[in-house]
Amino acid sequence: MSKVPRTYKELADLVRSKIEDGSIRPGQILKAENLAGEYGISRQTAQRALAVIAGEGLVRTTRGTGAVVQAKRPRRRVSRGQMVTRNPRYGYVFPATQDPLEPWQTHGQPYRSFEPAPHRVTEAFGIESGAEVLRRRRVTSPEGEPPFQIADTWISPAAVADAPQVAEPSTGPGGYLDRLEEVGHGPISWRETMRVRMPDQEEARLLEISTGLPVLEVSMVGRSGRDDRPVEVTIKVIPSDRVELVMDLVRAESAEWPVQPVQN
Amino acid sequence: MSKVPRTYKELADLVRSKIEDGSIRPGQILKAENLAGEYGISRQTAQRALAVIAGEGLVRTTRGTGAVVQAKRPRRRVSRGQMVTRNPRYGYVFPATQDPLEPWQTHGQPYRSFEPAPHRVTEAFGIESGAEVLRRRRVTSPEGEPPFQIADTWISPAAVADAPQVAEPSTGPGGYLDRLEEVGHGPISWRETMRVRMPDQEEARLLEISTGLPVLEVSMVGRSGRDDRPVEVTIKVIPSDRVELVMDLVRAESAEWPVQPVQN
DNA sequence: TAGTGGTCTAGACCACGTC
DNA sequence: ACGTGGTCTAGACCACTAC
Repeated sequence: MSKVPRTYKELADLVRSKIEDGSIRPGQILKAENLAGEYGISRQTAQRALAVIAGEGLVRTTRGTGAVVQAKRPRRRVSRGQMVTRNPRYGYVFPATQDPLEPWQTHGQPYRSFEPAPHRVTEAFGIESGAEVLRRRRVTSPEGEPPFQIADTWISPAAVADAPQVAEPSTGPGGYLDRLEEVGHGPISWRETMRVRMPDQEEARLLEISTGLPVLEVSMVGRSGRDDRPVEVTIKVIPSDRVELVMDLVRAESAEWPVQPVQN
Repeated sequence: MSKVPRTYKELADLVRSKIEDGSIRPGQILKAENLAGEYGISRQTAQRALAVIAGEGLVRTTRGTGAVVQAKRPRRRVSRGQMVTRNPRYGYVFPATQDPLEPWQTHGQPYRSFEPAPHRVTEAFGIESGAEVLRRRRVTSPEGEPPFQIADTWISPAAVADAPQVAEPSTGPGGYLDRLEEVGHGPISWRETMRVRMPDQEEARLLEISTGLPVLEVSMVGRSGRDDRPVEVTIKVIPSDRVELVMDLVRAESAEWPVQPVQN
């Protein structure tokens, strides 16, 4: 059938297609040593092939174990939009978060602590680079799936002073956003920024992915309705192979229809 | 000052910081051989370090030349939104395309041909996988910058039959969209999908990037206003390190303000 | 034609997670 | 403690690009 692989790319192609067509199954463990022997290539070449498909999220390598074939999951179609609503029952509902009706789970315990904040955060808050800021972190996923996203909420020192409960283990009904709005920061307005980057070691560990797999970083900066200064920054980190963002485009009301000829 | 690098990661860190602080300048050429000699490491280790920073877009490697340090460019803040407008002067204006007032250039000649279409396209058009479809391709960027995006527009066979001018070199004033709307496909509505993936060889060549640098793929499926069937699919491929997507979130009118307590 | 990236091999050592 | 991934070295060959 197929040619014997002689390079790391050919081996990566072969292993990838075997995983995709099901002849290698999720949970199975591939070892560079075995592949090397099987195809008569060096261990390093086999290892490089595994690194390639680990970077695609198809396997996950662990020292002392091997490369574990990951369960195949279609990309989640995450619906995007500009609308923020506040449901009297659930609190705020943002685009790009889960369907409020679908069961989601939290991995480990959500926790809060004061951490050196990344540049994006200190810049928004107008404080010195590397300053320690309140961070609330949770790692979540659809029920039964491996971690889907890390969500870090950083709350500005000024806002923490205004609403001390946001630094407590429990922020009370409606969460930290309601606490901030109650003390005069509402209505909060958000700007969202998205970029692609590589994960750091800790992110890869929490998301159970290879450090070679790019992640999507979605940041939302929330500004106080009182003085328009940033009060919170929420940063979500999502493995890029697990998501597909969908947005319906809306024709502006001013767009004329039927169309008028364009003058060139 | 800084420690002598002994691993490919350490060397990559060193070279990266030298590029970022300007002690290695754009246009300069790094050769694995030289780096190996300079730091007393093997050529392969130096090469691997160069591959890492090539995957970050900081250098671009060419056989027979070496690794050319790329000009530093901040990520472009591309403004996102759901609104599509049709300006009587410029035709349609979509989110995520350039500011119509900023000068952009086309790299090479835009061209059209019938090509085997990717799955996303044949699926939308409901035709057999791999069928040949009309593709209009252009590679564009802000003036004076290297290629920023590949924009491929695939037009369904049925739509080409309806409006043959869309297959001509020049589609006339208002472009192919006006031609499609004139023959009864208006108003066209769009859904946009975004994902991250690795580029293929040709994409990397056209965008002048390393094959190790992830790209953002933004697809817009345009559906006929007559029967809601897809008539065109436009796929844009953008190097992920050159862009940052920004979207202002809009509070839905129904969101109550001031906030009512959430019942838990 | 020459130069350089890209890759393979074989052997070796270290680091880290599992057992 | 053991097993495996991850990495380094040295030498070699090929492929592609520039000249």
